[in-house]
Amino acid sequence: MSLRFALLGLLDARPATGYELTHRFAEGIDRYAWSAKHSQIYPELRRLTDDGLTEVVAEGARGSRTYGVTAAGREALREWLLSKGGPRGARNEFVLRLFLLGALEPDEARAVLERVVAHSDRQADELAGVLEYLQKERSGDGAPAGIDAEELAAQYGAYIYRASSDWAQWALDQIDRSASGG
Amino acid sequence: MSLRFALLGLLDARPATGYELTHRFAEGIDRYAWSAKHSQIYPELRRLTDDGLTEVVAEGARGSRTYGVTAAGREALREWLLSKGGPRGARNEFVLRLFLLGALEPDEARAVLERVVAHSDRQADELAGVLEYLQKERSGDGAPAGIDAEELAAQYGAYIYRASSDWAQWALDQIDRSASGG
DNA sequence: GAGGCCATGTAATGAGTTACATGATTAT
DNA sequence: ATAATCATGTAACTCATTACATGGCCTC
Repeated sequence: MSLRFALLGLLDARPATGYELTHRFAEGIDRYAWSAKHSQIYPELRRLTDDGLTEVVAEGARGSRTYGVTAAGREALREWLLSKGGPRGARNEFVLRLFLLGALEPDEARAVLERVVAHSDRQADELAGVLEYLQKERSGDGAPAGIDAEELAAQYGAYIYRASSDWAQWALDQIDRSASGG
Repeated sequence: MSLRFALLGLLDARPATGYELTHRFAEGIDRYAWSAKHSQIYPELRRLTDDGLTEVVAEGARGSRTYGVTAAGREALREWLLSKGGPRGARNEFVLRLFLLGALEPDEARAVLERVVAHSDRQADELAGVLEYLQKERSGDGAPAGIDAEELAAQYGAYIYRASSDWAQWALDQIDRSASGG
């Protein structure tokens, strides 16, 4: 069910073809929130359209179809976002690895954690760049239109990666301490 | 494939029955890392055993079987943990909602974000309690045995929830500013 | 015209959820 | 005895990935 709403949300921000959506999934949302391949996206777009939640707003070259959200679709999306639905099972292989570090020898775990720090820092830096760009762009056109979802998402990533880096550094410290003091 | 390693990791920390594993999944790991139901766990335990990665170390009442990791299993787990395998598609409905907040009116988004702050703070507090308990427990028995995976995991959650709360507060601020300042 | 990207589709397989089903043990 | 919990299993279904497949458009 989540894929439906992911698609509705992305299309609500801006109409797009299945191809474009596939790539938007591959960009950022994929890392934290949800991932999907084109083989799942195309059929779902058809189903959404059959259900009256999306519609083809334009047809272009190479048989491309640009989809947009209908009034019913927007309402379904709003409803879903406002329903509090308990936070259910996450799936994140990266985090799973962190949870299982106990199976490694301290020096091996160190190596993994150092990679986590490096990776998190790199991602955080990248997002800082994105944010800077977004802010510049925004200062150009006067009044911002409501909520800037792209900025919220980028900032979320920045907060999470910073936390992840901090945690990994704390964990390294922990290992060092138990190695020397232990 | 991840389920295999999740099970190997949990069993490596401590042998357990399928029933116990089901509940460990339902506890904490489930929220950040991976979730699974018993209907998936039991068959996988059998497959792991067929593949020689786990073994039945005890049989108890009610036909219960306690599984442990074999040498081959430990090796497979280590290998997986040390392989850097690119961080692939996460799935987290909670985060997905945050990414799609742009579809809501500012006041609606406010309400959602306030719930995020409340929820994250509550979780962070709960984890702080867990950590305090773990630290007390550890100060009891002298030398800690290598890496305390439970503590790492709890601390990870604490860092992430704090970041999530901070982010949501920043986002609320952002909405307020764009509402007044325009 | 060749290579690369745009654009969509489907079939086979694997992973995960829900629902159905059963029975033993323990606590009240 | 009766309810709760322990403990496992399987069948039907849905969701997701991988692989196969096709063709149009654009640039060089």
